[in-house]
Amino acid sequence: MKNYSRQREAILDVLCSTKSHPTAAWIYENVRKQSPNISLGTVYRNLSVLEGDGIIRKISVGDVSEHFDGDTSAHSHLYCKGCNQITDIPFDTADDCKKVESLHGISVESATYTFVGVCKNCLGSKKS
Amino acid sequence: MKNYSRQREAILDVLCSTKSHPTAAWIYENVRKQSPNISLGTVYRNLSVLEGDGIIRKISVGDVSEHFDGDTSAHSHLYCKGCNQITDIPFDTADDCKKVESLHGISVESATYTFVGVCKNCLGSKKS
DNA sequence: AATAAAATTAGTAACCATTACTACTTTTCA
DNA sequence: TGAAAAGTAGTAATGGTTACTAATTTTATT
Repeated sequence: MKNYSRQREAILDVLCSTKSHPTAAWIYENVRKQSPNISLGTVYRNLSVLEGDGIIRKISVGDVSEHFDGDTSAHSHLYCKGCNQITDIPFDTADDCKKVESLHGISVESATYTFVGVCKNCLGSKKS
Repeated sequence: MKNYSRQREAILDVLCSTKSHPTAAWIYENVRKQSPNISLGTVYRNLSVLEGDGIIRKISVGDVSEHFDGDTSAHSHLYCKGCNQITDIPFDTADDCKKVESLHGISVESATYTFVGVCKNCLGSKKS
């Protein structure tokens, strides 16, 4: 484990303590509770560093902003059109990566699977 | 087939005539060759309309900008870290969608699979 | 065809997520 | 101990995208 700065640890803590796949702004607001003087730029920079180190993942769902995930284990995501929330789907991508690699003569490092639909919660509380 | 405006048709033509998964800016530049007075806002608005109609797809790869794809058939993408280009991978997602749906009690409308790695071209011309 | 309503557009301004920059502080390590 | 390296707060700048407006084009109705 690398030696991270206090701010970087705080950011990582906040991100890893939620399953909500938050944006940088949300992380910033929550890190401020313990580090009131942290700046938004620091959050962005460290998220970028942590992503580069493979400690966290960035998730792009076509939203207005990027989302982050402190869980780097192989899993997929559901982007719910009802509540606009991202939830985990325990769907592994490793086998597909290998398959695609050998089939197409490319080098695959990772894969991002995003299912778009309606989550359990929103299906249950449907209006129509 | 809906009755689309001249501009919308031009945008769709440009997008469907390439396999490069371009950005709105690229589409704008190329549509201008046949419609010099079209505005960037019109491109964005129509891409959004076309996406809503399910005629085109929006692709988010974590890039600085969104990409678009005129091919809505079930396939996946490779985002190459060498050339930063998006290429098609004929990897279908339909079965997985059904599997995930029944397994987790959710409603899945579509899926986006993005493999990240190095494309054939870049592998061939490797320096190191 | 005539005309009113609806849709679309060009052009521009505003928005806002993200990045860049700078002076300063903290950490590292010889 | 002290100099180099890394990190930070604060702020300015960037740039992709959206919103707005007056004008134009299309559609529908008579």
